[in-house]
Amino acid sequence: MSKAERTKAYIIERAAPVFNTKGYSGTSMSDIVQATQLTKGAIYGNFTGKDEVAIEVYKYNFGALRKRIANAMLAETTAQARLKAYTNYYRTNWQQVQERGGCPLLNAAVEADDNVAFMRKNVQASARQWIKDIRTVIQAGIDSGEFRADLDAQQMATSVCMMLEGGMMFFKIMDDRTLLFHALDRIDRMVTQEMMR
Amino acid sequence: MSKAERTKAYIIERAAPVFNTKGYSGTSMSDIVQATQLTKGAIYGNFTGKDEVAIEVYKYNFGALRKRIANAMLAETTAQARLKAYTNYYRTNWQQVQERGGCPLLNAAVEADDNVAFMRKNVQASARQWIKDIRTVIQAGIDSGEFRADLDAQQMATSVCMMLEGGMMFFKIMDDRTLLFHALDRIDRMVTQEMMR
DNA sequence: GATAAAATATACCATTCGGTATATTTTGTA
DNA sequence: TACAAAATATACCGAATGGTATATTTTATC
Repeated sequence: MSKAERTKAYIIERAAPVFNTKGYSGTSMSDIVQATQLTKGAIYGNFTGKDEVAIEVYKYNFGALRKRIANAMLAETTAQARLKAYTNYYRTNWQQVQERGGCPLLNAAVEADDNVAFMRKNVQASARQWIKDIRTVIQAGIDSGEFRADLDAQQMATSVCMMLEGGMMFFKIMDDRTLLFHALDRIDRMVTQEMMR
Repeated sequence: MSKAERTKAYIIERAAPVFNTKGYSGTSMSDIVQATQLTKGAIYGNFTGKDEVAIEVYKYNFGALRKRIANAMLAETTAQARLKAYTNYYRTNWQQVQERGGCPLLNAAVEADDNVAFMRKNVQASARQWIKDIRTVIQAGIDSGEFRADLDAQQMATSVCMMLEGGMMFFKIMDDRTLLFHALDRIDRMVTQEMMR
């Protein structure tokens, strides 16, 4: 890894929590300079501008969370256990997620409207990915006979993701983890009462 | 109503969609000047600053939506019909809500973190109000014997609001109304399958 | 219709914004 | 260790930011 590549990765790492807490419009290049302890020269030498930093940071934030959750799920074998691992991830790591500014998908989805349009494609892709990851687990459960055969995996996965993001929203604004836990409990219930055969 | 009061109301009206689409950080005083066709003098003569405009605008946006939905619900008599009127409001008015920048609560909740802290109390209060409005309908249904007696009205209301906001989020980013409708269908299902006795 | 007060417009402030040109330092290679 | 190339620091740009002091206009009362 060249010096530039290392610096680029370093900038992304340091800027990640800043963008996820302050948002794109709320984050300035000075904020990034301060967070990285580097100068504008270093940043503009490795990125075309603020937009590119924001996109790379978003990919990093989303990708990192997705990876951690995927690992937690893949540690289990059954579909039910994997979905339980999904909710348990948040039960265990809610504080860490909160400290880093909350769910990157939620934050970006709200800001990436007409205003910050250059991020839309990326956020849309990750939203699709987010649902797909859950759908894949549910579909495996259907195929293995663990879940009901007449289940619509896409619809169930969508419901799970919506419930989670809704819970994240209320958790964020009320600063009350029991609200997030409430959403997680409902997701668990969906699994046991609607998916299990 | 004095001239100043009328101007103040006019500024709030005109600035409302701007703040709800571009966010607090993304909206500048020049944007407000442009939207109102007034000058800075008129705005700073009626508001202490950008912060106060943002707060008043948020109250207006949230209050207006809440009122429209309350009216739709109060047109019905039974608790079930009222909750159905709730989801139907979005089925009918999704385009209008979208055009005005989406759900004010969702938008504000995501931005009102440490960064835009002066809005937190207001957004928290409206989040509580949002849940309470639904809870009141559910509780009335319990009291009248329409809904199951062992129902936890607060928990059910919370679930409903989370599902809705999660649906609004995916609707916003994917620009696909079927995603919102999916969330609304799930809420209807919660009513018929979990609340009705 | 004159006049004081209220409301709005104008012109300006210092600061910060994202971005760039260039100078300096660091790096890898011979 | 000499040296070219790559990477970073410095100093600056014009424009936009939120905000203010003051001039002008509009309003309401007599």
